[in-house]
Order: sequence, then C-alpha cells, then structure tokens
Amino acid sequence: MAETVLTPIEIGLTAAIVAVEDGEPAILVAGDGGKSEPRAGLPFGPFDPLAHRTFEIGLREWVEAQTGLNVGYVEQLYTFGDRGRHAGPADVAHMVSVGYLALTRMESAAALKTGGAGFEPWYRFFPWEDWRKKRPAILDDAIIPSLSEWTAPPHGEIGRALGWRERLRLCFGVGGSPWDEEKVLDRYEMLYEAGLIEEARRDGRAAALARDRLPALGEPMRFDHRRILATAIARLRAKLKYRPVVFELMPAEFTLTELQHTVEAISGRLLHKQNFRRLVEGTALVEPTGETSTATGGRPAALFRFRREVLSERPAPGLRLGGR
Amino acid sequence: MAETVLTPIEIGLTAAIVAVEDGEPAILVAGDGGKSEPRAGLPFGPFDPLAHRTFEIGLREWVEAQTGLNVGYVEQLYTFGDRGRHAGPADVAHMVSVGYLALTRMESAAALKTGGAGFEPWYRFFPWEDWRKKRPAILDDAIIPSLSEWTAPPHGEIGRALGWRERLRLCFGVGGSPWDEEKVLDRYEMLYEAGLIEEARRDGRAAALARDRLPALGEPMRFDHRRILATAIARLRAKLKYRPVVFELMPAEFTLTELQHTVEAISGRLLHKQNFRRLVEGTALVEPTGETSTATGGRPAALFRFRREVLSERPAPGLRLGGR
DNA sequence: TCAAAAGTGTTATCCTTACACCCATGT
DNA sequence: ACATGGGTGTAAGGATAACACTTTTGA
Repeated sequence: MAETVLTPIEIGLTAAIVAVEDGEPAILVAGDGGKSEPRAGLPFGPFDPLAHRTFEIGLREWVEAQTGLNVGYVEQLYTFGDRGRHAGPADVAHMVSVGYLALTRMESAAALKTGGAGFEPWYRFFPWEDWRKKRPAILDDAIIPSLSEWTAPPHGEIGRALGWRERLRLCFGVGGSPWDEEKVLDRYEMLYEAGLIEEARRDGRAAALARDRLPALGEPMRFDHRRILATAIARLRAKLKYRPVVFELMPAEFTLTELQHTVEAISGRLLHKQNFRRLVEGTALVEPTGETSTATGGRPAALFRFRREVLSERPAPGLRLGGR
Repeated sequence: MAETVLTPIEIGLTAAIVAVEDGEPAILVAGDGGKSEPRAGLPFGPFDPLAHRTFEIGLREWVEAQTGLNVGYVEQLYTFGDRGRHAGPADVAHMVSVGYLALTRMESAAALKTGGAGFEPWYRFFPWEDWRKKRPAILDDAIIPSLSEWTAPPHGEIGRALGWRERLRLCFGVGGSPWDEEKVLDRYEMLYEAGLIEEARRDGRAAALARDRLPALGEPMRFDHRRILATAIARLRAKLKYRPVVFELMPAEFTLTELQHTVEAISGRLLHKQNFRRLVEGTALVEPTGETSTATGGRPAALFRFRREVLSERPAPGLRLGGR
C-alpha cells in the first residue's frame, strides 16, 4: 500500500471563462482548428509542473498568453477522468481534465487578441436553461417527450439508485416538481446518458429511439467541454447566492438594474425588482457613488460601486435571490 | 493551441473515509509503513485508466480491496497539484492527488481487514475544530498568539488581496468576528502558510518566530493528507445543511438524540435540543419505527428511520442547523 | 423520590414575499 | 401630458430562536 506504481497520465486544464455584456452571459470559446467537427470548444492548456507550482498559476499564465485576457476570479470546478467520453485518437491516450471557472469583465475582454477566440452567448449551448423570456419551447417540443420515451421501460426503473422517472421529475421539473436552475449539470448528464445530444453519439452512445427526428439540443462542443461548461454554469448559479461573485463580472460603476440584469442573465430567470433592490442595498454590498446615469431611458439611475470592504467585514455575503 | 504536448504526471486518488461512533467523528488512517515520519496518512491508491472508466469506480475498488470496506456515499473534493507541498523523494516526481470524501457506517466498518488501517478520531488532527465541550484552549494558548505575531509587519498587509490581519479575523473569529465552523480549510491553510505546523516545516517553510516553544498543533499527516482531510471536514460541515448526508453515517434505526450527537460531532458545536428535534421532524426526513430504545439511561427514546423517499420528493432537503 | 433524558407548547423576532404607490426624466 | 424606468412604504406569512414546562424511565 505504501509504494504503488502509478499509471502516467496527461493533465489538461480547461477553462470556462465567463463575462456578461448587455445582459447576455458569454463564454470564451477557443478558435476552431479548422477541421475539427464540433466547431466550438473551451480554451485549454497543459499543466506543466516544472514551470508552475500550482494549477491556478499555470492556468492564469496560458490564458493570458493565448488570449491576452487577465482573468480575475478563478475557481477549480471538477476533475474529469472518464476516458470513455473523449473521442480523441487512440494515441492521445489518457487525458484527465481539470475544469476551472474564471470570471472577467467585458472591459478587459475587449483587449482580446483575435487568435480565433471570442465570446459566445452561453445559452447557444444550453437553450433549455434560459427561462428569462418564457419557458423554453425546446423543453416541451423535444426534450421532455424524448426523455419520457427513454425513461419508459426497459430503461425504466433499473440500474440506478433513483429511477429514471424520478430523475426526470427532479431534473426537469416534470409533474409538479419545481424547476431548479442550479441543476444544469444534472440535466446535461441525463441528456447525455439518454443519448440525445451530439457528444453522446460521438462517444458511441446511440439513442435507442428515433433521434433523427430530434432537433439538435444546443450547440455541441469538443471533447467534454460542454460538460465542463455545464458544471461552470451550475457552480456560478449556486455561488451567486452566498458569495459576492457577481461583482467580478460588473464594471466599476453600475446601476442596480444593470446588476439585476446580470444576475438574471446568469441564473436564467427573472427576479422581483423591488425586492432585489431592497436586498442589495440592505446587505451593504454596494454604496452609491453619488452620480447618476441617464443612459437608460427613463428616470436617471443612481450609480453604485461594490464595497470591497465586505470581503473582510461579514463572513459570507451573497445575493440570496428569490423568485419572480 | 489545438495540439499541445502535455507533461506526463501520475495521479493518485486519496480518500477521506468518515464514520461516526459514539458521538466521535473518525477518519480511516492507513497503516504506518513503519519508517515514514508522520505515522498517520490517508489511504490512497493509483488511478489506472485502463482498468477503470471513472475515478469513482477505481476508488471504490481499491478501497474495498485494501480495507474490505464498502463505502456508500462518495464525492470528489478537490484536485491538488502543487508539488511544492509533497516532500517525497525527487524521483517520485510529479504527483497530482484527487481528494475524495467517502461516508460509511460503523456497522460495516467493523468488518475492516486489519491491514494496519483503522479509524482515528478526526479531532486529533484538528484539536481547534472541536467546540463541543468548550472553546478549545489551544486557540488562545498557542494559535492566536502565534498568528498575531506572524501577522504583524513585515508580513502584515502585503502580498495578498486580504491582509493577514483580516484573514486572522475572518478565519479564527478574532475581534468580534464569529467562529465559522465551515472554514476548516482556510484555518489549516493559514497555519500552513505561517509555518506553524509540522507539514509546513517539512516542506521547507520555517516559521520566522520561536516555534520551538510552540506545542504541536494537532497530529501531522503524510504528504498533503491533512489538507485533504481539512477539505473533507469543511465540505461535510457545509453539506450537512442542505443535503441529507448525515444519514449515510447513521445505522438503519436511531433516536433523535443520536442523530443530534452525530450532527454535533461533525459540525463541532452543540445544537439547541428542542429546535433540532422540531426541525428534523418538521422536514419529514425521518419517520418513527414505532419502537423505542431503552439504552440511553432516562426515558426510552423513540426510534426513527431515514425516509429514503425524500431523495425523490423535494428538491434538496438538509438540516439547516442554527446555534446553541 | 430523585436524577436523567425524552418530548411538548407558546411566543417574540426576523426575514422573505408581495402589493401598491410615488418620482424624475425624455419626447 | 405621458410613457418609461427608478425608487419607497407597508403589511402578510413563514421560518427561526428562545423560553418554560410535562412525561417516562432506572437507580
């Protein structure tokens, strides 16, 4: 047990770099190599333990080198080891990917080197996650019918702690269960396991039903990058509520409505305006600059800035939302 | 950017396997090789991508092989890449450790193969984390004085987003800040960075102050295993509050007081009895078996069992605690 | 009969949610 | 004047925290 021989493996760092502009959350996608099939993919780089002491240092370095982007907030998401889901050539062999979430401001993102990389609205990859205008049509038109068919026996109630039907209820809010905007990864995984999305077919997981009639469920990505993005969105939606991370995505000064739109963009649902304002001001997360912005149309809005002091004041502030 | 050469690295899976008996939380420590200096260490094993499709499958397998233990709940914690903290021989080279949290019941833990492994109370490694009887004396006797000395200039306010003094306040509840039982990892990291614990000295990080007069701050562990244990405790303390994970540590039937003692053991602080009972019964997480237990001393207590159905009923139940 | 632990009832307080209304600007 | 978005007051409902009290056993 003490000294064991370990299999050599390669480690890649994959970054989900998020920014929000005009109320649209966007993800940095790496340049298309040209021939690779799913056009979109997340930027990734190797981890070289000789050059960098920690993952995070390495990540910051190659992100800056590749894109010129200086990311602020960085957080490790998850480490994915299942090889079955990489459909790369056999000689690339064993690859483990450590997923990271990074937040940046559009201001600094403007200075992006155009090495083929650019920001894309993230709901292109997850159209069923955007409930801001209305309940996404793709849910009732395609996803829920297909999954219902799939969850019927023989896949029905076997092989899992939770039956498939229960998972369908919990993940997609079927049959009275509420929609939980944080279950982004669970929903993606279920679609993958059911073989309903491009990546699953590519990995040799054919849907047992007439998928040909099925429209594409969101834009696919290379490797397991869409899974990492799902993890990033889920983590960000959850973290919003107990840590002041939104401000990493905001400019130095902003109106409360802009702040609300940013939160709504990330969480994918609309919030109750009055309560949001009260909440934000009540938590002392922001302070007025004294100036106003007339850019909005109606009455000029007061400008606010994030009170950096809160990071050292109270233990763990955030924006616990609450519907409508 | 498309095809990059990656450095080969070895990947080890390290498991923090937790059980609770008689109100003492315990961690499975691997057998002492005999000569290695810190006697205690977590069980770990290699990840062999040829043999196992996912990390979790591999982990379950070698845990069972090494200890005969059949762990139930398993969750990935964090992946540590900083080599600077492994003081192994140079030729072992680049090792990345993926930390896992696993929960098991003492019942099944009894069937443990005695391959040198055994359960140890986890507060032996973190004596400052147990506030159940009283505020731990080691805080005022050793930790806070030493850290205060350390946080004074020249280390004072430089080199960090948060000054050292702010971190001291937030992590250790100095100067009016409340003690947050979830900040287990933050506290450990701060002690490490200040060079006050064994592992730091071993990694070549000497304390700039008279550490000789300092008592050992908890029992050390091999490699970065104590850091992984800190991560595990922190995660478990947090997760208790929003997912019904305690029940993974309980026998099939239990009294509400036993349940409360288990929660207290993990979170390291005492709870308000009446409210705890009301809370638990109110959330419908448990149901009475109809029988009673006279084992406790006073009036016989009603026995309860976990209602497994809740996993599929409501979205995310847990035991939001609340002091005293 | 007394100690020890189980179990119940009630109240004060705060936070969340929701509704209704007023204010300042551009066209 | 009126449309548009900014901003405030207040009340109902539910969850939490705290208190005091009763019940059932073993020694």
